[in-house]
Amino acid sequence: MPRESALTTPGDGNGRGVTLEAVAREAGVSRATASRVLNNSPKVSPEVRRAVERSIARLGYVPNPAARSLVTRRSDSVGVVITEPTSRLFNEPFFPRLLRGISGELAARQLQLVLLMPESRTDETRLEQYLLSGHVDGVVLVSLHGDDPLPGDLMRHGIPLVVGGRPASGVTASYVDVDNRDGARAAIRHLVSEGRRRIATIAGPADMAPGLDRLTGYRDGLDEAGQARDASLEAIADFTHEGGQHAMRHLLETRPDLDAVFAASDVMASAALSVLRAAGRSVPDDIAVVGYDDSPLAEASDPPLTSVRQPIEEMGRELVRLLAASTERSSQATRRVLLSTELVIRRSSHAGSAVQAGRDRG
Amino acid sequence: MPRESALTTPGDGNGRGVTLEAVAREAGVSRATASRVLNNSPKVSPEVRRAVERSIARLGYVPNPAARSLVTRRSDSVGVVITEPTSRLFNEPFFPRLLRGISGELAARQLQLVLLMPESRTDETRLEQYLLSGHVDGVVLVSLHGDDPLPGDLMRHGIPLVVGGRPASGVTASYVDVDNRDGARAAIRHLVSEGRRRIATIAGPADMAPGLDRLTGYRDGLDEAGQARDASLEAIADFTHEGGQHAMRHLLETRPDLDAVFAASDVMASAALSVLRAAGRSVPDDIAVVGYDDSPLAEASDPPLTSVRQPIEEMGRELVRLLAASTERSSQATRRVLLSTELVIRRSSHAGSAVQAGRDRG
DNA sequence: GAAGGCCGTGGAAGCGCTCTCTTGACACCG
DNA sequence: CGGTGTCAAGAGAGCGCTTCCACGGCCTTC
Repeated sequence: MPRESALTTPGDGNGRGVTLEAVAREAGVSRATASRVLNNSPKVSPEVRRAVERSIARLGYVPNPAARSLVTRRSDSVGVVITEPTSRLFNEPFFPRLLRGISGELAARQLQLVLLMPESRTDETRLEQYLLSGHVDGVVLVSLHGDDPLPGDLMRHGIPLVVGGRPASGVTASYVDVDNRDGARAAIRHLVSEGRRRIATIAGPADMAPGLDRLTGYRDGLDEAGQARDASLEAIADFTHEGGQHAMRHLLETRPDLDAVFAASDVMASAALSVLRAAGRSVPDDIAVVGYDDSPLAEASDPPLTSVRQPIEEMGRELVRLLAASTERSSQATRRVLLSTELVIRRSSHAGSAVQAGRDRG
Repeated sequence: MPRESALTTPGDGNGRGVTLEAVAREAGVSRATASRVLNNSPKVSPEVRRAVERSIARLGYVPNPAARSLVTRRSDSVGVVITEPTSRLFNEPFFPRLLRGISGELAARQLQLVLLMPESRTDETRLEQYLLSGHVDGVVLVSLHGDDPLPGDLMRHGIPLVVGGRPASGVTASYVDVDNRDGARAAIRHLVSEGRRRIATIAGPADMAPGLDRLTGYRDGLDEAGQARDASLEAIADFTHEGGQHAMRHLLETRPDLDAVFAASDVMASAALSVLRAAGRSVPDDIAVVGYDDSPLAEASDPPLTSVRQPIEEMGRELVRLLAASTERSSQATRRVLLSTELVIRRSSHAGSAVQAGRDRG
């Protein structure tokens, strides 16, 4: 058992090319034992373990992941597939926050994040090949569009899978979603409590789950308060700035008497704000406005927007937890997790006061 | 050479567990030959190649990446390290756009993207271990903070490396950056051509490269136009909304005569907008405002902000190209790429007209 | 005091692939 | 007609690791 070899650079030696064999030799044990230390098997005596650990440090040994993966049949990494259309990707901090959540939880489990953003059909074919080839131990799918064959194919091949955002009906995978319906309901409840009586909504398109759910929540809220619903108070837009402006103008024409607007996104709420200002309506005195997402826009708007904040990071973390659960104990049970939202009240809905946001971003 | 085996599910057979050995047997050739087909070596006769390809399809064979990687000593994946502080991550679509650019270019090269977002010191230690262990063939580092030891360590170990955003002096790695200085200069040139004569700036902190470069560009622009610089026209903020508001109020107090403001970010420009409105100054009639980043905020502001648009996707693509170049021909030469910006003119700086953005996002 | 059990360790197989080296078939040349 | 070059194909080693199995030493137990 050599104490200090002049031939081996201590500490930060390059490590590349140093094999477990070399470590074992240095420590005067067999490769099997060295491997046991690496995988901290309980059946290694303390002295031997220490010796091996010293050799590892001395030689700067780093295990070869390919060799390990070849025999264990695990890759210790998970694929995160983002098929989100560009618009949503770029207009809110949804994407970075989600990735941060996922990344943090994966890191805690010593798993790696392989990011996959297919942009074309060709990409999607390759993607499937990739996921099926054992490159990853599991897959996180973010908001797939309805007819995507991917989840089905993955499940058929027995690859653990979780979906972020409620998947199209027919997909039986586990998923995590934000409680859009309840978020919208809370927004309406707030407007009602502020004394608003003719609450309109700028909704998202009905073929997108969040659009639909938030509209449903809006109606729930009115029912709850005993306010009559009215189709003339509902305008459908497409989550864009222009769509929001158009919808707001339309609402002002058909229902000039409205005293509040709940928009299904901050982008649309902010668009509504500019239309209202141009029309000479004051916010929040004449009309209260509430957005959704609590994006940077909400804070930057004038007046700052009351908005529904979603626990996006938490969604990422929960996705990983769910995936890990289905990997570890190969429980086939599909699970659904619904995360609750939080209403952040700002000036756009709260007459005559300078409300602080109550929480800072980050 | 069996034509059709009843034992093997054709087409979508699970593929897991099917080895190259099995393919070779099915095709009646040796494993070596099958491998040659896989790596399309030229020294395989057309008939044999076809036979092997048929067997691959029939068995649904997918190569085992670990086995391949073990012998080739390549991983065919690159690590993308994001150490960006949360603020910038979340306030602009910088991050998704960059990743999309990187992802697209990697896909074209059949490389995988391993995303690494260390959040703590511990994470960073593990990160380094990971990168040095041969998990990745190269590394893209996004905007590292000055004293990060990572680039040095990576270079010392001979791991190909490129940096996004100008790195701290001392780091000799190749990098891609956006021409912040020129972008700011173009903004000033525009304001001058609009007839503005007392142009102020809300600059970023001097210890951040973009902050510094944009301030320098602002000064360049004034020099170019023969307008005198004046320290009382320069306010330093921290890229936040609050910072922007504060700076704008300060400028209004000390230089009530200013007729234009160039802010180093849309967030700060938007904040300036709300302060100006509260002060009863009209934009753009009294005061023109220009932002930076062309974020969604620019379009949503009222009036919409003229802003400097950066080619973020292109930056991502260029990073990958640079990395690939340094991997393929192991050229040690460090290279610097500076990408040029584009000024998107909107109403906030263009008196008496309803300018269209000229380009849509996405 | 011999038989059995336990526990730490080593030997060795083998994961699925690539690639060097060798072989065999065939054509061409002197 | 033997020698040589060319080219497709096969044999086999080996990448670095995990893990099954066997083994030897020591402590119990009757």
